[in-house]
Amino acid sequence: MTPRSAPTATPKAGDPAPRMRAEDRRELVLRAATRVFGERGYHGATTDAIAKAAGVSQPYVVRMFDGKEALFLEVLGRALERVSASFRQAIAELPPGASPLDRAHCIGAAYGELLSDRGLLLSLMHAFVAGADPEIGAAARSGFLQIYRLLRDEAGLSPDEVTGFLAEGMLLNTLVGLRMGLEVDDDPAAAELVQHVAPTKHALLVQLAKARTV
Amino acid sequence: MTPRSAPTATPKAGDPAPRMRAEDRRELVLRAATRVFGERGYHGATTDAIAKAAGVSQPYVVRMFDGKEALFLEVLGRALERVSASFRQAIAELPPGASPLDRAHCIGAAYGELLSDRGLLLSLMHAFVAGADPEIGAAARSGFLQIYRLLRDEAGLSPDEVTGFLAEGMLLNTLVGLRMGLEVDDDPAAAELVQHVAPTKHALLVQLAKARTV
DNA sequence: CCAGCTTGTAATCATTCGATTACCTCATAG
DNA sequence: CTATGAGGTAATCGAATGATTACAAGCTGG
Repeated sequence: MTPRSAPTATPKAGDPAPRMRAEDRRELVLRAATRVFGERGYHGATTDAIAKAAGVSQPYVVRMFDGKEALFLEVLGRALERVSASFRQAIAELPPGASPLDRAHCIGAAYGELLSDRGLLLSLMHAFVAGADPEIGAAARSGFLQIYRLLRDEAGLSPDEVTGFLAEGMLLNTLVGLRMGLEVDDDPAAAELVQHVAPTKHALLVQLAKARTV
Repeated sequence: MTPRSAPTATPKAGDPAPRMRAEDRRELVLRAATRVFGERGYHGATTDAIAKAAGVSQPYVVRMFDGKEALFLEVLGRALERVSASFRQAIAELPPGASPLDRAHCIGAAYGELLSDRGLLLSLMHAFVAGADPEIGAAARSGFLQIYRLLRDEAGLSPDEVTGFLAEGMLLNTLVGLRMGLEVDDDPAAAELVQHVAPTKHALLVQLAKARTV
């Protein structure tokens, strides 16, 4: 019955407090929020669930980010930032004479890596269907267009190539959101679908689908 | 200035009651629910908003469908049904010797028509990112796979053709969800994007984006 | 040591929302 | 007429949730 310790991992409930610099704590909460928003969407996620996932109290989450909406906007901004950075890095590492198709393929690989950051792409998807919300919708549109321009101008893809790329990405995101990986063992059509959308990411999609967030 | 009638449209508030057969009322509520769920998602939509949109009282909505979740599942089922029916009709009307690309194009046109049913495709999208929910997720996965099989088996498309078709559809849905039509007047990139994703639906996307639900 | 800022929590509040209950009011059959 | 059942609402409830307030416990420089 050792009532002490367990300081590193899964944060204990109610207990006093592990101390930390505000900036680090902020990062921790943002990561937790990304996961929870990704799982349940903006309205479905509660500040309490986020707080529990981050191992802090609910009021702290609310005060630290000045409310739930501001927190979501911060999560959205971070997610867009990470996608942009990932694309830019892939572009910088492209071989000099790569064809548009090669370029799209390499950037797509970079996008695939983002899948492992649970919640990131799903938080984006939730923002993308929230266009009716004044604040979130505006931020989401702006972010989406920023990605579009990046692909067109910095990656040098034609508008048709960009839309083709984005379309594939949206389908991939949808499969993740659906947890389609849960069906691949039972339904041959699901296995075939996943195989054709993400040939190299089959296992990851299954793993993500089966993961539980807190 | 005929002050009478207008029985079909905007229902009055609080007032006694327009009478109707339960089955018709059910249809009315389902349509309203489709719009509201499409606008705000499952968690964001309230039974009260749906009731107001349908011109009935909130308890009636809840009792008629045995709760909000059952109502959403019904909306989801109807939406999938309509998509399937629309695709099947397009397939039936195909010229005999149509190439896979032609077939996909015709079915895509049918899909485009569904855009005018405000909320239908958006309710689907919201279901597609709700895979973490036990009930909704299962229904959404099943529905998505049903569409996949329809396109593969009844439309005779190859798995790659199907995924290409679905990818385009998901991007189109995302643009609708984003209300990207709001930006086409201010941002050339938005105009270009919409133009390349839905050349023939440009005006409709703008109109949908500016529409207000209730 | 202790003043003061930072990091955090417990307690609690006001709203909102889905659900329940009890009731009202038309239609129509006998 | 009136009994009966279907269509529909007003009133209200309990739980959940985002926010606020007040307070506790560490660090750190003088």
